[in-house]
Amino acid sequence: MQISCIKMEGMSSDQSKEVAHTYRATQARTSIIAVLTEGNAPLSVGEILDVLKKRKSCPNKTTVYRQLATLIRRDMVKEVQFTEGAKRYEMADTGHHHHVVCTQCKRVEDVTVEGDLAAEEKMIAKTKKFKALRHSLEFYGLCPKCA
Amino acid sequence: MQISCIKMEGMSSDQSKEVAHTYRATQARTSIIAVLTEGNAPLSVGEILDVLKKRKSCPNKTTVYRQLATLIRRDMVKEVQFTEGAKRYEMADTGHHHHVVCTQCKRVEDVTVEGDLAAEEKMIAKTKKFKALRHSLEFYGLCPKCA
DNA sequence: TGACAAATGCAAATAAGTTGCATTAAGATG
DNA sequence: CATCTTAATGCAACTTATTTGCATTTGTCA
Repeated sequence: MQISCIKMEGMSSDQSKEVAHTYRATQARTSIIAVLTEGNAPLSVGEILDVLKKRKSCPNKTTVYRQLATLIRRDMVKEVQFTEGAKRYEMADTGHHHHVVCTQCKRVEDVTVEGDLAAEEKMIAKTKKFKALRHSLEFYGLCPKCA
Repeated sequence: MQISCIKMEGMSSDQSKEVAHTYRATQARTSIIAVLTEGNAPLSVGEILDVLKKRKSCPNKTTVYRQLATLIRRDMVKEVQFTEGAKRYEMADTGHHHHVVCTQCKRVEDVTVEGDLAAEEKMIAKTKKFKALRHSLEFYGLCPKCA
């Protein structure tokens, strides 16, 4: 699998106060991006660590948390959370989609949805004076294995 | 404010293995339901405790967690979680609605949405062989105060 | 009123995520 | 290639959210 854009340079426009900063293509960053890119589902830090433990080198959990924070700041990764304990992370460039969550085995998969939720966002902005920037939609139920 | 159905008897159909069980109208349950019924937004355990501390008697946090678990099992309360740390709880009988979450001050409010998400659920069931039972939709953005 | 089980409180245990600090190692430079 | 600078890492300790065990209290119902 090809991983692009591991090295990240410069600073994004919204980091106004930050000093210019050079990001490095480290082992940890590379492997975390690899794991997130492989699956078609968002992973928890625990799951990321489990996968990496089976490979050559596994970073410390602190490193994983910090890398994810950096990748989120750089808009390369998105954070999602369902009604389980842990947060989940997925690559940001996988296109807009939503999730189905199995309430039994906790497995998560991506889905795309037809409805025009962008229109809803505009309506909310009007009626609630709430400036909706993004949305998240999850379907909970039973996956084929647990049904 | 009137609180109905504080005493809960019998067992719901899906509690197959459980022995019949009588629920009691205790101070803790009464006050937790009162707090959840008052607002139009889901509350975290911390927020529930904060409100109750200002009143006559405040239950222990363990009790709050346990009462919420019981109320959820009885389908009287729903649990939701956004990308903050703590889970939030709201009365189940407030009609189907969704949430707007302020990414700045973390405030949460209810909204109702037009789109036909039930239709989406059926489609998912077909294409993903995933039996979607319920869904949750959140809009993230800035509330009037933070915008 | 008295018995019995539901409900509670407290303290200790988990689990998820964070922070401080000393150390390591990308990557730029000579 | 050796060296320097600082981003990135690892470790241990910490915070916050939630759970569990156990002894005690308290609704309910006979």
